[in-house]
Amino acid sequence: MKHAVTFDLIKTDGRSRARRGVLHTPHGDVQTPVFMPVGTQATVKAVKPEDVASLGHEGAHILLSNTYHLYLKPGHELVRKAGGLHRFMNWNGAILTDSGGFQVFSLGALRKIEEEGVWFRSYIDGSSHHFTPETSIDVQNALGSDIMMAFDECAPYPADRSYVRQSLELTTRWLKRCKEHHRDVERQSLFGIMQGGVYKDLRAQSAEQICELDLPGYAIGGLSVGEPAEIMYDVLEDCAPRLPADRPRYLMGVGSPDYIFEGVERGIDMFDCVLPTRVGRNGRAMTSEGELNMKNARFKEDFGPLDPGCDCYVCRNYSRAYIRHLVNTKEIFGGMLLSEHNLYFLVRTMEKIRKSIEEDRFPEYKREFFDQYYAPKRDKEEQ
RNA sequence: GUGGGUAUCGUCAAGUGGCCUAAGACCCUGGGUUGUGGCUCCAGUAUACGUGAGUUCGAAUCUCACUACCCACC
Repeated sequence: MKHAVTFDLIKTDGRSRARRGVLHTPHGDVQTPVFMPVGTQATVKAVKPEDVASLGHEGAHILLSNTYHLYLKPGHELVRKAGGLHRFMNWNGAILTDSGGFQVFSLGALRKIEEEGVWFRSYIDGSSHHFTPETSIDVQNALGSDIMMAFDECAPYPADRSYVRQSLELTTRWLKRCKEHHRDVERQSLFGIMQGGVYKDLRAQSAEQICELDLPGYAIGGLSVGEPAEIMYDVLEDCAPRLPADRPRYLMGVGSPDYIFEGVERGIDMFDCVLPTRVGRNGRAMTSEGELNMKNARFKEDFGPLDPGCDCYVCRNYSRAYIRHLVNTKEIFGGMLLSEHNLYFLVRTMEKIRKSIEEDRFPEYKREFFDQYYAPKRDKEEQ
């Protein structure tokens, strides 16, 4: 029995836990460490699939979509009829679907969590829905993603120990049910999710429980939910190595460039985040010299590219002044250009990270990146 | 020229004698956003009551004159 998704670890950095690997999926190989653009509603907001596919120098080969949102709209059976999510949204690369667990957390006011599953009300029309681990797998089977995430409970921060403990144990029981319910492992692979909040011993407990299930990949959930960065790094440092070295490790919902570098350094292979597209739609550009708020008056007559160090489509064809104009007039095209550029920036940065690991200079590249990306902001704050 | 109307931050616009050292929105300025309930959210700047004189304990609010603009008529 062959798993749909397998992982080859090519190399581990000598001076950190950074790893270089390849994820093999039914829809192509993915080089890791990788950043996965997020396409919640079967679309990476404001960016065409073909543009996503051509991000960076090597292209993006995997993106995220969402079980909860597609279940509500347009409905997973419709996506099945369309021939699956890949065909429905015209994306030929790999797709990872989040299970809906996070939505249970982020739409907290509308839910009720029980052993069997979760009751929640649709944010669209207020209707009541019952979601269980089995439901999540059924929906993800219908969507046909390459990687399915387990239905988990993401505890908030802060949360007391006993709550987090119960939450992680529930997540483990749900994971077993997900695995039990998922049949066609040659078509789709199920990843388990570690929980445990910021409590290292609970993380260890969670890791031990989920690793017993021998899954093709594992995620770290419940981080980057509001805790201070130092705490997250500290917890990550401790818990990432508890996941098997020969399986991909996915840090869910991360993130910003600093979080990504710190994650790679601690042995993470996969990241996803809405940040580049969301901040892009709201007028921000991620550049080699830090983040820029394109609404700022100083760009009014700046006819240079968004990022002088970038060779993306946007930087080759449009000026800061023009993009500022689009943002200020709330033109959709502004969000499109910034989303594409920001994704390109992150995807390209991951390519450079991979190369630096191959060439044994990841720590140096990390320092170099931070000096360029965060120095301008630091200087500004010190003034 | 005659009659009528309107004049409040950059813009639009509340307010019809004391709670107005003047609402709100937009604009402008800055910030936020991390498994997307976001073409979004938060914050900040502006000594703006057309001018002058009156009435009154007290006027953006009432009176008069002037000025500007708008609409009719000649």
